[in-house]
Amino acid sequence: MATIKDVARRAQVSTATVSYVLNGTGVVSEATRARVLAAVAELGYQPNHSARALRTRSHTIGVVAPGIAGRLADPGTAEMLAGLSEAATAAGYCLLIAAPTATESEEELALRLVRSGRVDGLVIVDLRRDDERPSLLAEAGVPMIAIGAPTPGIACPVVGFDLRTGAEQASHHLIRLGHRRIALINFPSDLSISEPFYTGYLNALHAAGLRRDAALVIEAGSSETDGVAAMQELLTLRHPPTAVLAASDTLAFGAMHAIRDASLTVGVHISVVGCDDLPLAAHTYPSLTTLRAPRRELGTTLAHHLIGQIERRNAPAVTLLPLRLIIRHSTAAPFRVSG
Amino acid sequence: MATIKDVARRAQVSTATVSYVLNGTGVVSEATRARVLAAVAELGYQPNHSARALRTRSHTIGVVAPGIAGRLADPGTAEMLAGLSEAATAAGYCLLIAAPTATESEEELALRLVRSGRVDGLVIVDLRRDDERPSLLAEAGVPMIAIGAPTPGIACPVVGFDLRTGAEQASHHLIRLGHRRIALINFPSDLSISEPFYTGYLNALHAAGLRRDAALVIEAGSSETDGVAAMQELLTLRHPPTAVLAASDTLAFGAMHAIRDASLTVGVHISVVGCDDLPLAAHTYPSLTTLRAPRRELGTTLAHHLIGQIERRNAPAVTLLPLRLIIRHSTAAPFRVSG
DNA sequence: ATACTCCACTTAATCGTTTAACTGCTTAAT
DNA sequence: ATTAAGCAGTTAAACGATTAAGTGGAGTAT
Repeated sequence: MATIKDVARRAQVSTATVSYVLNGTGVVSEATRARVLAAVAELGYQPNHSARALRTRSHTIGVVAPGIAGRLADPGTAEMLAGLSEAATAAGYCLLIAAPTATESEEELALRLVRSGRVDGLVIVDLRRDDERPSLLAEAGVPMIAIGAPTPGIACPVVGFDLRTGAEQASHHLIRLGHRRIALINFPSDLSISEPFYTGYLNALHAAGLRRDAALVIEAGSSETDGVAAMQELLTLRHPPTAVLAASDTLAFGAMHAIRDASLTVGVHISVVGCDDLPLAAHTYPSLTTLRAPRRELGTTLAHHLIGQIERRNAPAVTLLPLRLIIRHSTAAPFRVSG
Repeated sequence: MATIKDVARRAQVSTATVSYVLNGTGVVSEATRARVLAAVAELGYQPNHSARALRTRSHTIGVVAPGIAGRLADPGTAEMLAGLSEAATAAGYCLLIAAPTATESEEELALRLVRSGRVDGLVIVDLRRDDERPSLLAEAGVPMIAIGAPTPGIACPVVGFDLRTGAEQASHHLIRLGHRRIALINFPSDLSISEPFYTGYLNALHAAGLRRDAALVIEAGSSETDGVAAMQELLTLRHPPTAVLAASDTLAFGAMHAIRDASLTVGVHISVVGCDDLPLAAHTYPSLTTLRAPRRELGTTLAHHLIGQIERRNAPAVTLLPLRLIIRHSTAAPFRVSG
């Protein structure tokens, strides 16, 4: 592989001049610049990344997700990664994906990436309510940005969706259809995003003068199976809900499944609303009313904010991207046995 | 950040000794080793990755997918990446994800990553029938491995699924149910994987003494919309098929959608088989009979083969992972109008 | 004529590792 | 007694860039 020395020799200049030409730093005459660029082209020269990184920055963004093995497989995460990768590459950065293993926890891994200078910044996936990652990484002085909701006590720039407004909108949609007993299948409360979603749901109930029923609020996991279990629990109630708001499409799919298994019909006996708008939401039967989350935009926003922090050391504010309610066939007016 | 010099000073040895201890190369007394390790722990020292990579290897695997932005969002790809990332990390490697941009094609990007020493090896996603990437990269002398099917004329180690046997099995399942007019919605023929899938389908027809009908074989894209279009085309035939084999679950979902839109019932009027077994295949209505592809295992196999190539310079053979037919409710005996 | 400023470069130090080659010292073999 | 081998280190030269400081010559102001 050609090095900067080979280029310098061929262009009859010093390596410094080559570097100045390539980086646009320093003053170089037009003739010399042309000779250098010709030599670069002829040799197919590419600056060695390690050597450059040793003097400057790694130009790499790290992504370490909690059990990324699982999260990576999540279609939402994938879409976000696509946006992140796209925006990062456009800005001259690469994405480094590392998975925690049996011998190295997520936190250790993140710290190792930072300490070894492998990454210039980190994306914290799924910020938790009392997450130790931001403070751990802050000690190392590395730029970072979290995905989730702003959380009291955690000083870390955050990008996420406006779940509060979204949940409010979705709940309002159900209320307007005539529902009075609306259940919430939420993420576990240790995730930062569970709180705003709950708040939005409550706000809508209050605005409509409805009383909150604790039995109708379920804290679930994030898999489809968790959605099934949550819905089954709701169906055993003496007064089951006539509508369900789920914090993700995946949970909603689980709920739909459980409803069908109980010989009830989604969109007739029980309305269901999800959140994400996964490609499949439009193609389940019935199709799912859901809050569309701009996951790709989430990725690009993360990249821009993080790179801004790395290069200009400016701390970005909290950014919440808006959700949009997509009304399909899983929601309808409540079912009445007679009349 | 602590460097090897800081550690050496604290342990009262030379930097060489520190390096020998940390890498397990060279002979060091037990006492000295202990002092060095203590110093490492006290300083929280992590070797600088760029400096190390400058002398040795980058310990990084690159993934550049064709329009990875799109592919990354594919649930199958995501699952594969999870496996890849897991196995790579366990072997001390990281995953670098880069996306081609408007100004830099996939091939240019891959070559840049290699020439700049940023990656030790590359995963070629979705090998095409006359793919130029392997020969381009072979010139650069970089280890690589492709995802897809072995293809004549392309000298590149490959890991993929045994689509021929899989398609054969799936077709056989439909034939055994009594179907005689079985359609194939295949990937575009420029993908390496389309050929074995087609071959498997043909083999099964031949084995059952059925004649192949060219009108029943459709070359589609890979999105759900492509599946819809393909199925609509099949439904306009004078003798539409009674069963459809799709090369992916996503195509199958599209086909199911088109069938429903034509007021027919999947699993009654027309049987559908997919390939992948995405999480949602079990939860569509009706649930989808499909070939389960071990995508996570695909990722780990890729990692092992590629790292073997990087570290031991041994060229792995072609590896095909077996598919397993999961029978659900989208397939049944052909519908008979009378009797 | 002298001093100063530009210009367009070059020189050489530096980043933090790895590793071949060397250095004393002790012990074993001839 | 001499040579050889082994041990446990150290020294210093890479690896391939970046960049502060230096250089020599032309042009300009005093």
